[in-house]
Amino acid sequence: MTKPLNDNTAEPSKPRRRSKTRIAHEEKILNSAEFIFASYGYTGATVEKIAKHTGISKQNLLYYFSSKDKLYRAVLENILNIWLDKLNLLNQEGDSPAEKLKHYIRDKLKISQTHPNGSKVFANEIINGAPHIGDYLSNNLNKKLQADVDLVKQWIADGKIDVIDPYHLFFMIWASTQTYADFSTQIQLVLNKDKLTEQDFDKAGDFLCQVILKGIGLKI
Amino acid sequence: MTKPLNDNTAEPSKPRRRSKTRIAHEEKILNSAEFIFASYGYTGATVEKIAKHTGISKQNLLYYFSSKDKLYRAVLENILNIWLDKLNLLNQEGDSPAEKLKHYIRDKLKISQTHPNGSKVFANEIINGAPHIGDYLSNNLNKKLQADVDLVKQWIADGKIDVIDPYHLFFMIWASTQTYADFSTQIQLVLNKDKLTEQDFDKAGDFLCQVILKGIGLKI
DNA sequence: ACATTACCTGACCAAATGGTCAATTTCATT
DNA sequence: AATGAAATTGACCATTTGGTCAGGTAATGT
Repeated sequence: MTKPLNDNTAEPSKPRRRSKTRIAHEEKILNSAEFIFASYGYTGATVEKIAKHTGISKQNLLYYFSSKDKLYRAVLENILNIWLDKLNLLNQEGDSPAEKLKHYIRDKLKISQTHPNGSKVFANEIINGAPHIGDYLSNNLNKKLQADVDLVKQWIADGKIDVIDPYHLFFMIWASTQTYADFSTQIQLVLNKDKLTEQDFDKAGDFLCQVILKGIGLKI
Repeated sequence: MTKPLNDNTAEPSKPRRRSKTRIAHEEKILNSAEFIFASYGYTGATVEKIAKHTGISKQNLLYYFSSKDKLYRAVLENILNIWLDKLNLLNQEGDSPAEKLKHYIRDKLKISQTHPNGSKVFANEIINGAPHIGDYLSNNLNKKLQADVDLVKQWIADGKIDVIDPYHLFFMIWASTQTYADFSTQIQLVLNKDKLTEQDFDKAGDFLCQVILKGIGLKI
């Protein structure tokens, strides 16, 4: 886990202990918020919409999250932690570069599959210039990524893969895995489907592993 | 050119001929709008902000584009036409699959470089479920893409490239080229740069061509 | 049973925002 | 110079929206 994006701790007016109802409600609110923020963007999403989707009143929502901004940050924090926790290529199962990369790609793809809305919120935030989480990202992304880049450089030095730019490799993997969440509308339109199925994601995973691994000079 | 997204023609109250000032102002407004929409999303962008960025008053802007929605559609139409016009793999220069693909990839990347804001607006729109241009996209995307998909299938049948899913190949190319526009914030952060340079894009192009071509079984 | 705390709602407000409209100024054409 | 159209602006408005607050209800621990 990475360090928190906002300090929920220092909430003077909030109850001391997190009760059962509070935990349950916060969970439901966060899910709704993820969906609404993903569908309308930060400004387009209204507290009212999120509350309605959760099944509670606006004021009640504001009782749990004292402002739209705080709620938004909480949503972002959720997805960012998931995203950054899976950032480690190093810690992936397997010994060979091929195995590690395959796991990495499939892990990233899995996030697109299981957290499409969170991914969209994150994408929106980045596209808009990361106005809310710029600092947080600066502090955490590079640090974690460096180890992975070094690993890839080592693979290159050892002649295990072709000479390529590690950074662009990661950009490519991130983009081509996240696209199945962020651009699902477009993909569904092309594939003529209402929803991407388990098989679609498997197929995408197979494709990406095949092409990327072979593309950087690995046997499969 | 693809058919228009909205009919600017049927504007009863608008002047008959497009005067010099009108053309110039519309151009400047569209540019500003692209930037503001890219930075704030549809709802977050305000007519006031766009007007200020253009250097005119809000009411004056509304004289040229009678509503925020119309302006937004005009921006989208611009970028979509650019995007869809470059969609043809078939019409790319060169005879060999390798040559055609290389041009295709570099063309797409060029759009990211020259129209980053348009790309971002488009991305935002798709991420949010394409609420404004869903129909337009349904009508134009698949039709144009089909020819490209058929071509790739032919390459596979002829044994020129590996057996892969053509659709996922395009998803990958689109994602990994557009990411240099849409996620430029993140990329700049990782590369520790204020702005992506010509060299960065060249490097990205080289990388993508190398990995994708080799990845689908083409010699380079 | 009682008090304290958590939870929830109705009424309300100030600011922001998309858009209108009448009036005025600028411009091009004759 | 006159004239009609184009361009621009000031004043204004209705709606939306994030957020407040006082007061009421349900839980919970003692």
